[in-house]
Amino acid sequence: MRWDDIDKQVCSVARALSVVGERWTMLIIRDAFLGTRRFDQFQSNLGVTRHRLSERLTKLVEHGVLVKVPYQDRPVRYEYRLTRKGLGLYPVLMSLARWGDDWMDKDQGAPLEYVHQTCGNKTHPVLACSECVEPLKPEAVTPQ
Amino acid sequence: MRWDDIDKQVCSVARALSVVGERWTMLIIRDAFLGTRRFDQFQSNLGVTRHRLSERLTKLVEHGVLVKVPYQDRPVRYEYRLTRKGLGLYPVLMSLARWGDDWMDKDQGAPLEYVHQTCGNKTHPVLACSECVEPLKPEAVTPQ
DNA sequence: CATATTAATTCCCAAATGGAACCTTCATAC
DNA sequence: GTATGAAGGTTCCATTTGGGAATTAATATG
Repeated sequence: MRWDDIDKQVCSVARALSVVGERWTMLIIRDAFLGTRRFDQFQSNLGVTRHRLSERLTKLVEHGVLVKVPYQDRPVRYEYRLTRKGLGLYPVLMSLARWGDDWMDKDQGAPLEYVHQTCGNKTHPVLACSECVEPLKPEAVTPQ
Repeated sequence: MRWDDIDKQVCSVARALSVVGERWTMLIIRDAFLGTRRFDQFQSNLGVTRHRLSERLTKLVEHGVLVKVPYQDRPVRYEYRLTRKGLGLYPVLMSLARWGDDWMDKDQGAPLEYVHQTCGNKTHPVLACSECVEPLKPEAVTPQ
């Protein structure tokens, strides 16, 4: 099966990956969450080629993860911003970051720390049950 | 910059993606969480080519996400199981699934439902603060 | 001995990627 | 009005990666 056809699978993970599962895409999203908005900023932050970046941004816009918003006229220039759909990727991003911190920490410590403004503490993300607020662990969850 | 060099970035997301950010890899992990263990099972579930599958499994084993465990002698056959490191990807997987359910739901409803054995309810994953147990939202988290 | 099972590997062609140069629209400076 | 520069792309081409089918390897079974 071609990778391009995975969005036809009856699986939310596969369908999610058909949008954000390509090389560079999640790094673009990461940068977007950290405030990057413009083409050249993305390009120099990521080191991805302009061609690839252009392609990925276009796809993310097509899928409604980013929107192009004009920030000046003459010449018209657009910047890319996360939509609600894009903001919805926050848990994915934070979970990835957390896993990277926990398991891929090659001698250089956690690159970023996070402060939760709501409680004022240094925080890390925990996956919790929507109903009982206890942490969700794979053994305790039955998919049906 | 080459994709292969992203693990050199000082970013946990980039380092995580250097292991699980390639095509098919997260789908292999998904299947592993659902109980798939053997080469041919992965192959027929995913529809990935044997070549690609072999390559990805090898990489996951090298990075300690999966282990090869012999399940018979003569001929020795191995199956692939999630390690603790691999199990650590649960939040990433569940967050992806949740996002797919919420935003990529092409007319066919949520493919899987999840029951939390701890509380007995149908559940979905929520990203919570490790300190105050409130949901973590991007606006309320300051990276430093 | 022939066939089946499971896990790979090889080969060949198609598709995706990386790198660098080029293009377009306008503003500003000379 | 020509030159320079900034922002956001596109084009071109060589290299890398991926897909598909056939093949190999180790052994059990008939």
